[in-house]
Amino acid sequence: MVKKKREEFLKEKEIFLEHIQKAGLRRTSQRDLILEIFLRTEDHLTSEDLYWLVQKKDPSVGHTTVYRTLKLLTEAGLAREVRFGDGKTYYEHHYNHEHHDHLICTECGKIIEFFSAEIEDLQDKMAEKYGFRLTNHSLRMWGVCGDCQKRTNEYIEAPSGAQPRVRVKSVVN
Amino acid sequence: MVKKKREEFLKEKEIFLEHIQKAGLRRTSQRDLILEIFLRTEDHLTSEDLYWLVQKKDPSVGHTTVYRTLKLLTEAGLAREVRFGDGKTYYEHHYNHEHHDHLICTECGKIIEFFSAEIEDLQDKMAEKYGFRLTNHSLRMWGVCGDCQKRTNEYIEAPSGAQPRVRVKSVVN
DNA sequence: TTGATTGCAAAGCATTTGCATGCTA
DNA sequence: TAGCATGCAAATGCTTTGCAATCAA
Repeated sequence: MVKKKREEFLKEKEIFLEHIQKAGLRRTSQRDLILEIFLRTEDHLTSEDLYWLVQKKDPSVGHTTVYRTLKLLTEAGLAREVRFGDGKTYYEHHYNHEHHDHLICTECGKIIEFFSAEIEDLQDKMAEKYGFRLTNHSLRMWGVCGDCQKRTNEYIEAPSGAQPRVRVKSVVN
Repeated sequence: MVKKKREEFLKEKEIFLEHIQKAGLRRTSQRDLILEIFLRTEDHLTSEDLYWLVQKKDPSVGHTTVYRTLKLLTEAGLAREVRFGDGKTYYEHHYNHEHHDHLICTECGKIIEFFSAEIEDLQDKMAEKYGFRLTNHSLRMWGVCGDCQKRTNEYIEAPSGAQPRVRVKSVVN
């Protein structure tokens, strides 16, 4: 992951403060901290994940606040909710991030983000065909990644101690 | 919805019985009833929906059995799980039904099934590009359907008493 | 000062599980 | 008869809500 540029970081903070102000909400140390940590962490995070990261800096912050702040970040356009099939809601960075879809390895939980302008085009055409004005869409593909295919073929076990980030139970979750 | 042909109906029952037999399970009156009602009901059903339909015929059948039987139907390839963003799991007929994707109206809950060979193609290419062997994929698009757009433009309320089948809260659910 | 925010505990909600009883094969 | 199936209640897991205390503006 590329280190986030300082300007982008500041820009995102600004967006958050603006959103808070516009909505008549209040800036608090908890929100600052949660935003800060979210911005510094690339990768897909659950509320739980973020909660533990926040705990390290300030053990007084509660679960609820993290949940609520993630909703706020989503409303502000800084975060986006995604689900990969393990029943949890993940949050990814949204600001200045191209729209993309996800490939999920059901063996090791690896997530690959991809983008296809052709697919997007066809989706828009499809929506048009049925008279829909689209607001959102989600394309997820589950399968076995190259590494895991290799492992299976060679009758070798998963890397010792490997804990899949995402344990896919149901592919529709 | 076209009325299901008798042969198809019988074929699906046969598949279920076969699945049960192969898995060393047992045929019961509850499973028969649930299968029967599921097969006779087109549309997307939640476990809860199916439960109430079953109740009308046999009030002694419990929630749990419906849940478990739907899982069974899914394993047998007769049903497929889908989620539309209201936090519930819906089941649709899967046997002899072309793979398809979903357009969901976030205003009235209308679900449109569509299929695009081009999109499927591009998906496969994308998976190949990243070395994935695909097992499953899910494309959902949310938006406002033609009827609801019209209603909004005309400042007219939703049809009185209209209860959306699907009340979309979060688009990722 | 006022009303938004916080953290806790409790509630919600869909789904799953433990277990004693009932029933197929 | 063996052991799968059932239905109830309880548990689960994630998320949301009620509420009294706290704190930003």
